[in-house]
Amino acid sequence: MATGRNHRPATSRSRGIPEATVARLPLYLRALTALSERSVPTVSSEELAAAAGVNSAKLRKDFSYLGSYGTRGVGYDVEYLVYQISRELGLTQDWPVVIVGIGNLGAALANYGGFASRGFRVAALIDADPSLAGKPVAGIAVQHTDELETIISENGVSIGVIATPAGAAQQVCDRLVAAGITSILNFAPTVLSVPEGVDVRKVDLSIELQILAFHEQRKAGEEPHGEDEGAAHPVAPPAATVTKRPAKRPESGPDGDVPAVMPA
Amino acid sequence: MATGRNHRPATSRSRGIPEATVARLPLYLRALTALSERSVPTVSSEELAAAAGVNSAKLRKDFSYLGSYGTRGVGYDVEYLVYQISRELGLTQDWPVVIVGIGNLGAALANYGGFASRGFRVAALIDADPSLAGKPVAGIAVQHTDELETIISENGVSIGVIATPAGAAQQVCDRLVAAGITSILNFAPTVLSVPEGVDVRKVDLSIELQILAFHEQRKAGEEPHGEDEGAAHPVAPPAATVTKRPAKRPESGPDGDVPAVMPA
DNA sequence: GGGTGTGAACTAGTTCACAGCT
DNA sequence: AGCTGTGAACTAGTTCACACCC
Repeated sequence: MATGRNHRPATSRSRGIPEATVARLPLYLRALTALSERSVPTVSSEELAAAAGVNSAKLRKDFSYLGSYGTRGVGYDVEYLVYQISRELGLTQDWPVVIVGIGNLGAALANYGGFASRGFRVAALIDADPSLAGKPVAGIAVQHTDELETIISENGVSIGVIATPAGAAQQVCDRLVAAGITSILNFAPTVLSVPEGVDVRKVDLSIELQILAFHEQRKAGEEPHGEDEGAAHPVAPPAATVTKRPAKRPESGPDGDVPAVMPA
Repeated sequence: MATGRNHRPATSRSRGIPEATVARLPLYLRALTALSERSVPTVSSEELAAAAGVNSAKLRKDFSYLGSYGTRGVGYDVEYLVYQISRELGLTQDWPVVIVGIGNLGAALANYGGFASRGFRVAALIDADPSLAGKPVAGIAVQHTDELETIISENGVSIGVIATPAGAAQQVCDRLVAAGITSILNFAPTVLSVPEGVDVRKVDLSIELQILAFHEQRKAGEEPHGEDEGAAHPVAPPAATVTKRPAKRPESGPDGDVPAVMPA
């Protein structure tokens, strides 16, 4: 998951959309866009909620923070809502974006269609490898890191995407920030430190997988799906690793100490 | 952002780690692994929290759900904590994973180092394009979708990654589930519907960018950074789109109705 | 009838602050 | 003295349930 920072740091102001709601607006927008393409004129909260994968009470509450855009007894006007949510998210304007680090992931991002269709325009691709410079990726010539500051100021870019290896990320981040970037989407597996006023959101591919593994682990033993072969060989604890652990929790077994698997 | 589903649907059970805590464990693990590589023997909650980008009270509370693994007056033993968190996340076992959809993103995922180092093994790459079949990506030959069921059952795979276009995702999902997969990481921009007992987490690249745009939008006007040229041309509302909007909120202006930009 | 909008009740998550161990 | 572990206080987010309007 990604995390925002720095927003109304605990003030109890009235007008200001909850962060959780903001995070769902793109979801609603996607569902609404699909309906719009099928020329559906109106939706009920129930239908739209199903399409967006949330429950309807939450959806109605979310929309209530934006204003009263529905019609009682009828539902929501699809086109109107698309426009209102787009405006709220700031997608009625054009956002130039730079992607730094054109490896596999950077290239995938450059090719990703979901950006352009939502007002994000890839203004430049930047990489430190001189042999990449000039090579086109997704129809855009890659530029060298030396140009970073120029590119950003000349194009008025305020959003940067970091897809470099972890080791380079903080340095790239510092340069982006110094050049005037105020929002960063970070794919590198590092915690970036940024000055006040700069937003960072992170996407870590392996974190999501680890969360799945956590839940997957507790399923073992409950519903042995198909052949449970291969699904659960608890590997012996890495003996080399556990060398110096302090003698804690003396009342528990020496190794197992399985944390209450909650047997249904 | 990604969302889990289906976990202890509101029961007030005592032992069971909060979802928010689970989502942070991989973060702690990453920070701890870095310390471990530098042979740091112990950390305080303060230091580790800084490295993971959270505050120390939260970290201590999180760890308290796992057990009492620290030493008062001293801190936490790095190696021991690495082991405990790994075990809790289920990373002491090996998780075979299949990736379906070997486009740019699928290829990037196949090449991503962060999986292998955490117990995830890419067991197979699967794509519907017959011309890809046999081609190696990240050292693994791509296999055709026809083989999907066989691959999964023969390798005892329980985690699947979907990186197909949106249109194909639900169909792929259904086949994965039918074949015995119980955890899915979905990169396709669609809401997947799955039966009870199957976990889905989603990563939508454009959602994160939209959330950044939302916050970026409210910065405009406060701190006009550098030349604010290009950063804020509010585009005229798409007139064609707004045709049939019901006459709502009669007391507000016809078009603007800017939602309280909160001028500091 | 049907479906929105929203206070009120509840649940989850965070932060505080300090007792208690080393 | 220093730092963990954790109740208690607080804040954010979700769900309920129903008044209200079309």
